[in-house]
Amino acid sequence: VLDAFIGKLRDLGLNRAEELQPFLEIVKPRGKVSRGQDILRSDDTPKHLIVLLAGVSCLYECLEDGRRQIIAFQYAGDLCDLHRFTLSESGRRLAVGALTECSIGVIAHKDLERLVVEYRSLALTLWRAMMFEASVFREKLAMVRRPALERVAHLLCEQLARYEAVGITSATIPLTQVVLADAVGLSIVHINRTVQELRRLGILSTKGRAIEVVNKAQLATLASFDGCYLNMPQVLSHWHISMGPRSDAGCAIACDEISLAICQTLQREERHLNFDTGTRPL
Amino acid sequence: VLDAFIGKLRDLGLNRAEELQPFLEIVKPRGKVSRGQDILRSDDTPKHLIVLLAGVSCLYECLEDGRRQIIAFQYAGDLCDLHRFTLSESGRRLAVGALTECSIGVIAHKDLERLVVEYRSLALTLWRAMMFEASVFREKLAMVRRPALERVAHLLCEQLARYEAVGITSATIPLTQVVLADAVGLSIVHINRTVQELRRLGILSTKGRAIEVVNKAQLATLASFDGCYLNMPQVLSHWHISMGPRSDAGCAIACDEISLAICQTLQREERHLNFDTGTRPL
DNA sequence: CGTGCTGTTGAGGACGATCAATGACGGTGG
DNA sequence: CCACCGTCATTGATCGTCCTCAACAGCACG
Repeated sequence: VLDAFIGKLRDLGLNRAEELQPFLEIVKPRGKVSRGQDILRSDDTPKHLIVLLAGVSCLYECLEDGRRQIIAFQYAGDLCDLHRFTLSESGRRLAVGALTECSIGVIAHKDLERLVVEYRSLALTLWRAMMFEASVFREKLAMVRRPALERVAHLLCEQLARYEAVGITSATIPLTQVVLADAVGLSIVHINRTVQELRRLGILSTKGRAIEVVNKAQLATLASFDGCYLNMPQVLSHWHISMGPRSDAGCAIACDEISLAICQTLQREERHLNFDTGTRPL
Repeated sequence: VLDAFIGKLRDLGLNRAEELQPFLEIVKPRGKVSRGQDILRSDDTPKHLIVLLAGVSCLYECLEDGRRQIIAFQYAGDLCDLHRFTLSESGRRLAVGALTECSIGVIAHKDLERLVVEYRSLALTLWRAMMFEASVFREKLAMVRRPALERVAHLLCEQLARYEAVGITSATIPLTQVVLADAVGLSIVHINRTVQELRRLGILSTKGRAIEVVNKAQLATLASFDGCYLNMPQVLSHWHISMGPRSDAGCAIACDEISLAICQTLQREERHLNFDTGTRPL
């Protein structure tokens, strides 16, 4: 259940069992949210941090004309509303929506504050999580000038890369064209034509209405997808992208003592929750 | 000299003199960078964190076609390349350029790492700084759908608000139209026509080539500028925008003992540096 | 078997890009 | 002091991308 979350935290440098465990213990399961529903409304008061345990969700902003602009995608293990912690007014108009069926957990702000004070490296870990998010934002901002075809291609590359990061190797992207439109900021009609263009180029499957990548290499080339900004060494190797050694910055001592303590936590939680993966396409 | 930096840190919740002082002490002056020069190239190895002591700079990404996409603006007191700290590959293609004459200081990563471990609230402060940055990114992302006029108007609003935050009340924005184009992602020609439209609307001054806002209220209305994302209570009151009380999240104890220690630090540094403000337009 | 969402297609038009040329200004060097 | 140069601002004309407004087909769901 918490596998993806643990994996995420380890990637962020939270390696030590004695820090990981208390953090996992304050995660409370909160059930499921079905596709299309909001996981988080823009108006409710921030008392908890939301952890996405399974599924795909998106952070979006409501626009005046009723449409929405998707700011970022979130995958199993991601923290949905880290931006609302300790910074009062940021994200006032933001909401989080479920793009597939999602399993969520919550962490009370109070609990988190306590742990942040107690364990130094936790603040560093969450800081990194924030930096990662910002990294994705920057990349999206740099895409603004590019034409529709490259924008869409780039988005699909990011999807694939991040699926891989959470262990999903399927080449089928569980997003509708409407969602793509909201994400890249183009009209649905134009997205449709762009998707058809990608199919015509032999990059997407022509069978069925689902978006299935059949030529990943060509997709990456078209998008000139760099992917370094994702900071995921284990995944990026698949993309034939070189990465330097990670600078673990004096905090993340690489000790592999995840050990029994975590396994026990896992098993203990598992009996409580009984979540399925909830990542079924559409 | 360090006033803006201190102000920034205080806004971020680093209030206590005993934490502020050691942080200020590891800042080393590094001289000036003249307008148009790069403060930071995308290719140099991150060994230091750069602090903008005076002036305006921008974080930008080099595009393939030679142009640049400005991701964010930086003002006196901002940390220029926080994104390169502890996260290895993020911002590989990013650079920081001086938009006015800039005075910069540096903080060795080593020194910072040491302090982050020693003082708990420092990590929290820098984390907040990152969240603030991300907040600005999100806002820019949400602007993508809007037409040119609103995009430009919104950018100008942000400029004014952030100038105020560092104590500059001038309504003249020290940016060229070329910079505006790089920032909002439109062609220079179209920026020019948009600026003329803003002048025609009585929002910008028609005298001279400088961009001078004469009707701030109308500008804010046109841009539907919310500004909450900036998290700057003291400034936003001018913009007639309500803000709730800041949640100081268990760390930032509001003690006003900035006191002698800081003043002494200031004076000590001042004798070393002798920087001027360097915020002359163009 | 409707109802609703998604995907698909066409026509027309708006917004913004590109190309090209000019004027204004500041700085530099003769 | 003036000629020269580079940057910035400005303008016109043309063109392309993408939007909007339709209308309709397929599929899922009740």
